[in-house]
Amino acid sequence: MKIQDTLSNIEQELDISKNVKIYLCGVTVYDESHIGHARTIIVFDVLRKYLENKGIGIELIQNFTDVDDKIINRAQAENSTAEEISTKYIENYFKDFDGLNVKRATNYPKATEHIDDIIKFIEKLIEKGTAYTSKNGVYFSVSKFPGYGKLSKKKTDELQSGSRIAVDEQKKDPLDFAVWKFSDTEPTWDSPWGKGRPGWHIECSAMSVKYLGENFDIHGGGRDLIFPHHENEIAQSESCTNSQFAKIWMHVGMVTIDGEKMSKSTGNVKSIKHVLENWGPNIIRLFCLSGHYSKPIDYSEELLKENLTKWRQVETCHYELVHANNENSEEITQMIKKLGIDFDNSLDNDFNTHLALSAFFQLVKETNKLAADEKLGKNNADEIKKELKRMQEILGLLIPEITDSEKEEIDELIKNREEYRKEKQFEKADKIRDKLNEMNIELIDHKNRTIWMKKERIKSQ
RNA sequence: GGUACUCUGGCAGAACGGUUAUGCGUGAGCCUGCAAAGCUUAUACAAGGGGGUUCGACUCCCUCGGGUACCUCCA
Repeated sequence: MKIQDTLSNIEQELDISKNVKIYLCGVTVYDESHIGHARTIIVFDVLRKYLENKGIGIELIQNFTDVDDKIINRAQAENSTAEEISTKYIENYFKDFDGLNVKRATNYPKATEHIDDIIKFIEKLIEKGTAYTSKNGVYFSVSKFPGYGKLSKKKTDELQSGSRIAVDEQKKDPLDFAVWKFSDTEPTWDSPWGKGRPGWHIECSAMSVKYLGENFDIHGGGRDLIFPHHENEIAQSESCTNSQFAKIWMHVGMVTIDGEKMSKSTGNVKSIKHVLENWGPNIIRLFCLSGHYSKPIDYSEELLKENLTKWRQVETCHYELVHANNENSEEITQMIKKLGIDFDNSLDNDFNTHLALSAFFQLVKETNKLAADEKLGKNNADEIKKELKRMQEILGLLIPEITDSEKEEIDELIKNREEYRKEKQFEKADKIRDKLNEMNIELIDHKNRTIWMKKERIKSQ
């Protein structure tokens, strides 16, 4: 599998001979998560599910930044504590992402629970002479790390001249960034240098090394983290360990609205909760995977609606397979195999989920075609089900479950309807159909049989 | 201002030098008691503008222009 690496700017082969170790920058827990967060995390969710499907072990570490100015500000505004705020939004996070059918990461380390590791990390940096203490805190000395700027392709002299940061005269160099900030505002921790809290970038360096070792396979996050966050992580980590940090840097493009980045400051955010209520997890996932992960995607109701149409096709396909009982069977082994290979090849080639989805929908379409032609035999159905299920699991698409008692009720109603139809009592027959519709059961009248499907309830329809 | 990315049919979106996929939408048809769903089929001057390299360019190079992101916290 090849993945485009932001650092080298070429496609790098992912080493799958052993467990694949992934560090994904998570969210700062001071507010609700939005669709932009969802996209990044869904992309990595599909990546890990794909690799797991191949039998490859995955270690996925995703942090929570739970100490940060924004959290503290929010706590003050709400007359609460930072811990209460972060706890609340971590709970909120899991609610959102469980709802999106995202598999839990191996571990979700929090910055506040790794203060010791962070302090040890800083101590090493100071020992090596790449960090220094000043009146306001401990700073990383950018000039001590010759590779600074290699990820974001920025030159340090240009950064300085274009810098709009208010210069802190305590810093030796305006580019230096804090790894420890002195502060008396809670939360604070004692450190060898003074009471305070860690800077933002240091937590990821410390925790990734702790959980994944000095060199791991993939470091991911949104494109907006390239600078300064990831650039600074590289500087800290490589200064500390003297070895290459992540092997592949994988960055996910932004979700935009009307071409503008979705962000809190712009105020154009769509919260996961809101979109989930209106569209459900499957459509959101299809939407997030509809373009190449590295490119931006524009959020719009139209695109969600398009994905709703596609999702209905998947549901139809699913139930055609469930109800398949035709005697005829076509020779379809080759077709299934080919689409399965197309699917995998697409993902192997820089994780092209759009093309993988094409293969998936082709299989859906082929199935529906067979069903329409009354050629979907039971053997065919079993064969297709297996591959379709594999793809669905990787993509994280879920067909709503149905209980046995529901089934019995539906079958009974359909039987009644059939009798009315035979007697040409269509009004009564239609009443039953309406009743089923209310239960979100849709009927499909084939030539000599009627099948049903349970449709996912989509509010925005 | 700097850096990176980007510009394909009504919309979305691929193919990283060799027939401009595919999906949505739209039109027509099949199926149906009627629907719905599904299927069939049709549809589109499609590559920002201008140069160049090449037998051949969406794909490479140059140039002009538009857009976005980052340069401050950001998935």
